Amino acid sequence: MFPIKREAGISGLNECPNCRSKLIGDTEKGEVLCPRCGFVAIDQSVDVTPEWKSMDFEERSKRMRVGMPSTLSLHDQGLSTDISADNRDAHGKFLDSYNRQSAQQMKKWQRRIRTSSSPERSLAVALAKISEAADVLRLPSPIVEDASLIFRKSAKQAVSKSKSISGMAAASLYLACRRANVNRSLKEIAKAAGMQSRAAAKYYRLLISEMESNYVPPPTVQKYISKLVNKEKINTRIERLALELAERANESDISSGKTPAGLAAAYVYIASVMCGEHIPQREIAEFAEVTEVTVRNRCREILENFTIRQKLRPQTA
DNA sequence: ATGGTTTTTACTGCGTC
DNA sequence: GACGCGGTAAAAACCAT
Repeated sequence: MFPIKREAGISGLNECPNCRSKLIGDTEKGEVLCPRCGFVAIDQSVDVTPEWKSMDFEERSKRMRVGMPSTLSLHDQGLSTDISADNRDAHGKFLDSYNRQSAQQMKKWQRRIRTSSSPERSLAVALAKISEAADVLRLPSPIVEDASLIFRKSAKQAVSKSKSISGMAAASLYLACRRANVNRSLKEIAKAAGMQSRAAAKYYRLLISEMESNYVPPPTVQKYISKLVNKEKINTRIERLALELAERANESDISSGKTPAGLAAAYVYIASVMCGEHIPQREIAEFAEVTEVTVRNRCREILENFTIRQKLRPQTA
């Protein structure tokens, strides 16, 4: 038996963060990893390929089964069986009264058993929460899968023991976004999960301190700028300029400890002024989810530390 | 717990349209 | 006068110790 290779899709991560080579999935070990440096993006993923081999179409179609692929976002991975509700036997005939009664009993018990134990129940609730929040934020399903996996792991390691379920769900979703390079602030996710961002931050810290072995770098200021620009459909000229400014300023000492969002807002603001479009601070601050004061302070620091003035002239072209 | 840093809240004054 | 902007003080939040 040789390992079956497939494209990495489940994590939402396609590229190794260390060496940037394409990640591959090893379904035998249930891992998604980097072939060059051995970075493991995901382990314990579910093998979704068939367990059989087929030589031709006929054989394949005989062995083909129906049903949805298994998913980590349902507490039983979508693998449980439902007893149908229409009270018929395997031949399509209606059950007699005795069998009908016993079928009803079985249905009732199956329902109970499926989410019987407490961990099972909270898992179900949490995964529902993740899906719901992801739905609100229009996040793609690979992220939901990854978030579900993260939550499962945290539950396994008892990180989430006696913690708020929605808190851990939000934290898992946020980490999944970070891993997949999807720029969603913790604030947004907390809001979608119906909780305070302050609380969500606490759970996120807990989550990474307890279980994240490989460090996920925070989004760059450039990412924030792009997000800000996309969100408000700001002229791409401004975006390019803001990105250039950010790159030239190179963040040396003004950025440490400051929220990247505020810095990004400041760059976009400066760029907008330089382009002659002049977006009010008020608006930019709102879009970036920071205060005007913060925008002003960042602006002041940027303008103090770097002589951008030389750039003021040519942009009129 | 505490202290230092950063962000927010709230308010004021200035210049311009 | 409304608006955008700059500044400040105090409260709140955050982070490392």
